[in-house]
Amino acid sequence: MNSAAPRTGEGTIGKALDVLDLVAAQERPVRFSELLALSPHPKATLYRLVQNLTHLGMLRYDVDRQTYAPGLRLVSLAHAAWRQSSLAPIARPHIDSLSQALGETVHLAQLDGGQVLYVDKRNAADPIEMFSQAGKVGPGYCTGVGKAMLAHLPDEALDTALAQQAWFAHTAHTHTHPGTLRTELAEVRAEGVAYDREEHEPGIICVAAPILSETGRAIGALSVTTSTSRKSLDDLARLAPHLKSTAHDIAAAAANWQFPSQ
Amino acid sequence: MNSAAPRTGEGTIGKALDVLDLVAAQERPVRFSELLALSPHPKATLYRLVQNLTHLGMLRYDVDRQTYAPGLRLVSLAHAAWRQSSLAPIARPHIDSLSQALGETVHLAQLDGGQVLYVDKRNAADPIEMFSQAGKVGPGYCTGVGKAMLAHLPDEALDTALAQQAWFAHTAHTHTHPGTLRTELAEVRAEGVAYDREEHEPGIICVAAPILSETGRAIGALSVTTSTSRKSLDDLARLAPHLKSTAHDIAAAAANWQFPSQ
DNA sequence: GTGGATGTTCCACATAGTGAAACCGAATTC
DNA sequence: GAATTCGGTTTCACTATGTGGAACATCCAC
Repeated sequence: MNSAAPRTGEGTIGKALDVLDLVAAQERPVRFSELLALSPHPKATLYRLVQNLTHLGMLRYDVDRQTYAPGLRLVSLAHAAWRQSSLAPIARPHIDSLSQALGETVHLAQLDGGQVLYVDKRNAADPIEMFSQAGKVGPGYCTGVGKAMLAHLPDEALDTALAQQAWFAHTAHTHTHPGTLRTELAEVRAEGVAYDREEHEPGIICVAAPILSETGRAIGALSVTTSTSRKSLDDLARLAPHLKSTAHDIAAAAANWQFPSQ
Repeated sequence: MNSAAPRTGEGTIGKALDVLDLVAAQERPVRFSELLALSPHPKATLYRLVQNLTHLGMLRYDVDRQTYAPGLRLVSLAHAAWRQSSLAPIARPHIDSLSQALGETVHLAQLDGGQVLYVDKRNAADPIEMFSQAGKVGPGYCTGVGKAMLAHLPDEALDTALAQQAWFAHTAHTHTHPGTLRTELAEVRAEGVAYDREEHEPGIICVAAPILSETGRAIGALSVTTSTSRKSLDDLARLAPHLKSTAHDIAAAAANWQFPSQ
């Protein structure tokens, strides 16, 4: 059960983007027939779609291997997107000093279609490799940053966001139902920080604070991530104030240099 | 004189991408009317296009300011593209140690539609920067990496690539004609490295070496960039062997873990 | 050879996108 | 406070564009 296409819209453009997503989702170059199997479109349609995308530089075709991979044109487009639509450029100095001060990995994320999109990451001195990198997406319902942002969503938006979650039990601690998550979100809202208690990856915990706009909307979140072998949840709780104040600083910086409401 | 749309293809998808490019090209959120002025499409058409893209998450609409900016969905797509289609993941350790050894800034670039696309950068001072610089595009005809790659292009591909250049005289040293560049490219091919002799920015010079596949095709290039105030061209020439050997190492690494021909 | 995979092309059909023009509403001007 | 302008949005007849079933072409493997 792949997480149903939530954004799949009508129109040719939507179909084209679905194909792009599909290619990107496989973590390696794919053959036409693989795509065909995964795609709802008939052969000829998919063929033209893929061919168009290739000519447009959005896909790269390897003649020898007969495989398709996401094209580099995307990278240059994303550059613009990252600079304009992400908090990263504004937040960078702040997360830099935060990670410096704490000696732990700091993530900056934003909500995109109910999913968490990591837009920047500052690695601690010794890089423990884990699931995350700028551009990577993660689930909203079982990550610290995800919950921090969901907690500050207007009711209606929260409903749609929750409907977009996979509710897959990554670990024994994962919320698998909107109900239980909702009650935690109330807590998060009250406390101002969210915790990931090994809900996504075993052994990985984090504290996250939302970055709130003047109107109280979450425009992003940042988190300090660590492993249970290094720190306990109580340790993280002690970092919360520091985290909150950094989040506040970023919010202020974002407000100054004009920023979107959603 | 914006550098004419070289890749502008037919089809609805092409149009949609043109719009994306347009939005990305402005370095700030744009209003509908601005786009309208820049776009060849009639009002209604552009409107639907923009609206579709917004619903698909490729553009972000700011209700208050009534402006459009590239959407974050691009960032996640690009992440996949960067990991699969760029040399960056493979080359990172090599450019790391190169920049470490030389204490200078190292760039990794690939050719995309005649333009140079920087896919990674290792700054002497600061550590990891993802899209901050990666994703940026530059001209092919007046950068070190550009010339290094152009020099190893098959004839036909070179012709089309040269046709896509702007030939704008950024400085007094810039090639403004295919002819003079072609003779330099022969030199570059013979020597194995290309120099940027303040052709793009005054005071900025670099040495670049192509990363060649087994078939002799340039799959990328890397460069050491510095300023005339820090180093001379002769200094850079002394770094060339080191640069070449790193380029060779990367090529080998790329060949091992299978890689595209073009 | 025959069978069964691939990837590519054809073509009648209608869906999906087009764009001139009308419409709306807010900010300006008279 | 009616009239004008200027953004942005909607309508609708038209047809260009994309659709997809099916036939075709290759390339193996047996």
